Amino acid sequence: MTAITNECLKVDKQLCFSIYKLSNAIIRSYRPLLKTLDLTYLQYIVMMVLWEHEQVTVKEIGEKLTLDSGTLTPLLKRLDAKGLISRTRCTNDERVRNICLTAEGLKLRELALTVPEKMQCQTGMGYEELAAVKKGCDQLLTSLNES
Amino acid sequence: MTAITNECLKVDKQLCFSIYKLSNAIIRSYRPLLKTLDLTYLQYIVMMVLWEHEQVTVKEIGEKLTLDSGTLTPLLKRLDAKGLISRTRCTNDERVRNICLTAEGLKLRELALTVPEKMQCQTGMGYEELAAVKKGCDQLLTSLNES
DNA sequence: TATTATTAAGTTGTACACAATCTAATTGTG
DNA sequence: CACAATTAGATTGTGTACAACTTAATAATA
Repeated sequence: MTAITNECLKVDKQLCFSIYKLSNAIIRSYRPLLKTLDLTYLQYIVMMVLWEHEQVTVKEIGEKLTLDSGTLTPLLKRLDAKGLISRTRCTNDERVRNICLTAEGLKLRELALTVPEKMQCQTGMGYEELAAVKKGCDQLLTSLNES
Repeated sequence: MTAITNECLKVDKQLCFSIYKLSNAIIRSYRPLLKTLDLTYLQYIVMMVLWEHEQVTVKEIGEKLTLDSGTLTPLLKRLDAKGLISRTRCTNDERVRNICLTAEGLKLRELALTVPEKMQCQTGMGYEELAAVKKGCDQLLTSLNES
């Protein structure tokens, strides 16, 4: 493998690449855990929003997760098909859908409660270290969104 | 929006969610820049591997990027269709594909040289800060892969 | 108030990720 | 050498992401 060397375009030097690999790796790590809940990673994230808020609109979910209806509509239909949520129309404004937990969706929360701790174990890192990484990521996200 | 409060399952408290959002945001930030090169983010990453090595197998790319042939085969076909790479069979071992840059693929590197600096500007953060975030992410990735 | 503009969600199409499976080539072992 | 096991890559199917567009409902304003 002949090398055309220049630091600037080396893939392993790129922060973006570290974050890209880490994001994929984290989602991979969650997969077997979430399989016991029959959820994908994004479905788990959306369920977390609902466990916190119980009723939200598609738009509100989109704002929290930075996702549009092109991603969310089919995902919410799948959660609906699993019986975890309901998707009723808002009577005041027929354009809006109210996304609510069903009894089953609420029940799933009990099973999910064990997930975060199990995941933290898998990282093999302490709370402070992880908090520091999170802080750096949140700062970078804020800076990116400001520019 | 009624709240069912428990710190543990709050989406904004999750490191995974910070990294997920950051990864999506970074790829979003790259999009307009890479559009001038007619590359997607992953295509750009793969081209970086080739600008570094000039000839690699599908397996080698997969190991560097932690991706399988299900992702790479169609992507490499697209890069081939754009005339940026060639995909010849290895004569020693007919199972293996040698992925090489074409003259056009090599030429694209000149345009790509401006990308990293432009992106760093968009982050609005200094080199040391960004290096610290990268270090934390790389540590976490290593820990995850060890467990 | 008629009509224009905006908004919420849905649809379509492209491109990842990745599991599961398949095919063909190569390697290992009796 | 035969044949089982392994390997490289391709294929199929599901589920994100997101751009571009459509539809239906609501808001704005001439």
